[in-house]
Amino acid sequence: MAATAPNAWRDHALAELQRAGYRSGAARLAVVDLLARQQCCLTAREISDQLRQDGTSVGIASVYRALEALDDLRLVQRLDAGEGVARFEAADPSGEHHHHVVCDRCGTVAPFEDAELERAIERVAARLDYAVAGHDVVLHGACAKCRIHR
Amino acid sequence: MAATAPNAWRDHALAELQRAGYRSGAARLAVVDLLARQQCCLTAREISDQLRQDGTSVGIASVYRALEALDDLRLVQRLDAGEGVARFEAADPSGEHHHHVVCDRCGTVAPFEDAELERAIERVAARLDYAVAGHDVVLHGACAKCRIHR
DNA sequence: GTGAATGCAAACTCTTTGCATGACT
DNA sequence: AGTCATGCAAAGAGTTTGCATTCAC
Repeated sequence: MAATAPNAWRDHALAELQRAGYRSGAARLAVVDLLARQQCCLTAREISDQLRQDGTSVGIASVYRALEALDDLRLVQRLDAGEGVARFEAADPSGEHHHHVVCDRCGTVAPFEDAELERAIERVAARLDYAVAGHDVVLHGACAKCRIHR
Repeated sequence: MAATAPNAWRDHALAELQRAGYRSGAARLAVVDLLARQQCCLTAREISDQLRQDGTSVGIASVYRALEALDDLRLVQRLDAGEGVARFEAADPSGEHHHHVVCDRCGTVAPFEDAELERAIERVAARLDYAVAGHDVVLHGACAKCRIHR
């Protein structure tokens, strides 16, 4: 993605944070900036490491606090790929989202989307005695590379 | 549940464990016994607590080791509902399985199944460049009780 | 100037591992 | 008898919290 492309999510997130009463701060800004540039989900550790490489070191605690704030405002989606580590990614305000395939061998996570899957989930949600607000789908398997080098 | 032959899973699991070279032991037996009686997933802690109440105290390490052995043999399914704790449930050898709805307020986990959802997932899996071996679907929302008592 | 944001370190929780003891074949 | 299974305690990993300092408003 072009680094110069206008980033709707970044601006939306910062505006929402301010509207919710959060003050502007370097750590949270760096986290929002980084998430805005991602194609897919990151762990807190990955965020911290990436920011250090970018020269914008942020304490891991602040990363978690930023992610918690963003999660509370539904600005990021928290997801568990099943390795005991939480992953986070920017949540599109339109509700558009994708799901993930995880390679059980190398840990690679790739996104995918499927309208039919979404419809199937909506239909299921409608018949359950729950006010379903969201959902996660995680596929497990071997990625193309790991399938070959097995 | 389908084909609810009394202790079918229990016997199958114990046989598979033996066939894989595992010796019989009190701790693992207690875990298998408990899982065989469940309707839905449990955390390691819940298993340990339940066994203590049943008078069959088992060290938490042995619970994890039993679950690891069962997981290696595909006899249980490990799943993450998103609270940073792993949940485990007996896996039907036929491959039949269900998914889960989690109440974000009280943490209640309920199972559901849907053939159409399974089909949609299979179709998605087929077009990905992954050898998809399994999947998890988790719906989030408010259960009937929490919706009322909010 | 006040109170929130941050960073460090300590605390916590979940899970795994080392090691001595006891149990199964 | 020889191993493997078990339990306890300690180690690890991820995440949260306490507290003093810095910074935004």
